[in-house]
Parts: sequence; structure tokens; C-alpha cells
Amino acid sequence: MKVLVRAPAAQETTVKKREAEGFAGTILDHYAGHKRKLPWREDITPYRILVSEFMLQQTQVERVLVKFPLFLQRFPDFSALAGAALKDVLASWQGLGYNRRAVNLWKTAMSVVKEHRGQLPAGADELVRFPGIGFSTAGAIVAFAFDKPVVFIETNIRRVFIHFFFQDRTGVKDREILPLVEATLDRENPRQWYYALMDYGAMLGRSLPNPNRRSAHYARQAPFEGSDRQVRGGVIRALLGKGTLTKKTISSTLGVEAGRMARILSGLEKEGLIARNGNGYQLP
DNA sequence: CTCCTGAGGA
DNA sequence: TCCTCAGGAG
Repeated sequence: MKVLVRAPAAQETTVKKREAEGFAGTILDHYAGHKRKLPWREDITPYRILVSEFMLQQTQVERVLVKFPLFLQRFPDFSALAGAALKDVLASWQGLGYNRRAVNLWKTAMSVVKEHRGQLPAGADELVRFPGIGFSTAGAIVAFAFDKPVVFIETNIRRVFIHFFFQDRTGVKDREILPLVEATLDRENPRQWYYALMDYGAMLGRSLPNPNRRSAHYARQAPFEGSDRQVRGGVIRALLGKGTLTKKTISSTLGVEAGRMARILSGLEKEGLIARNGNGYQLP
């Protein structure tokens, strides 16, 4: 395979020619020997790809591997998910984190059924209009579900390109990486190429200090203990177990001061994760 | 642009 | 402590 990589002329770090020529071979050689067998890479359908991509937003592959088959068994297709009650979707989502993603996935399924005749659109421009689908997820869906050549970046891809082409740089912006992704893209087999890139990136993450720390977009996660996120997760779990609870009961159960709890409940309600029911709150 | 959003395993 | 196949609000 011949691969051409051109770096912007004014770019401080120039692409080393030898690395550029060996890049695709290195990635594909690793893939040949270490390709990950993942359920969403078998029996590929737009629905299965969509569900996996939502789950994989900020959640590690190992945990998604446990939840994905259970979720697919419970909600096997767009119609089943769109017709489900949100509380049942949230129940199946427990353990994955970021419950808001479950709401977005559910809303996206309903939109696909009601406004797209049950067919997930195959274009990134259309996909980003669904809630919870941004640039990265749209690109991944186009590449993985439809095997179409599309240029996108997510954390593993970012890691690979920083490692190979920005060796001596910090503060690398995605704008700088994107042209390299486009130049190296295998337009005949984009799905396999992105699988290979991501598997290589996952390998790099385990064997090196994270190259993404040199990304301009790198942000360290705020501590979880004592955070609003922790309380929000507790609220959803409490309502899943008890049905309807008053604000006072929720506050005392979770040991959170009333004013703070009021603010958190207001946020959850605004995001559609909980609903008022008279004097209390419940899952929608 | 900054900040927020869960949970769990290494 | 570190990170996770990001998206969205402001």
C-alpha cells in the first residue's frame, strides 16, 4: 500500500519521511496480529453501531463489553428502544455512567423511527443533528456502520497521530491532525483502517505515557468524590429503586444539603432525566 | 473558549 | 492517582 502524507509547509514539526512511509504498514501489521474482537464489529448494523458508540463515549471498552449484549437483548432494534419507557432504558444503562447519554440515545431512536422511517441516515451532516451525536460519533458511525470514507478524530486516533507525527510537540490541535487523517485514510476500506488505527491507539495507551496529554484538547477529569456527578448518579439510582420520592427524602437519603439538592434536581429535570410528580420526583 | 456530565478498573 | 472509541451548554 502506498501512502502519501504531506505536512503543512509552515508546520514547525515536519513529518519524518521514513515514518510517513512506514505508518500505514505499522498500523496494519499491528492490526493483523492484534485486532480486537468486539461484538459491535461482528454482525454490523446501524443500530448496533449507534448503541455501541453512545456507550463508548467516555466509557471504557471493557465495561461496555459487559453492558452491550444485555442492552441489545433488552432493546434489540430502533423500534424496541423508541417504544420503551425511559426508566427502563436508564435501568439498563446503570454502570455505564453519564445517564444523559441514555436519554440522548433514547431520543435519537425515537427520532429515527418517527422522522426517518426507522432508517439511520448515512451522512455525518445528518447524524450530527441527533441529540448526543457530535463530530466524533457521527464520523465513527459513517465509517463503521456504512464503511464510507470520512475524516474524524477520537481519542485513540488522536493518540496515534500525535505519537507518530508530533513527536516533539505539545498543544497539538485537532485542526493540525485532521489533514493527516485525511491524507492517510484508506478510501477503499475505511472501516478496517479506522479499526486498525483505534486498536493501535488503544495499545499505545497501555504502553506509553498518554500521548494525548500533548493534545491541546486534553483535559484532566475533575475528582468524582463529593461532586455533583456523584449526587446525580445517586438520585437516578434512588428513583430507580423507589419510584417517587420527595426532595426532602432524596436529600436525607444521599446526605446532601437542601439548597444544593434543589439545584441538582432542577438540572436533572431540565435535562429530562427526572420529572416532577406533585410533591416529589420520579423517572419520566 | 471553559466547564459540566458517572462509574469503575488499573 | 490515572483514564475512558465526547457532547453540549454557556
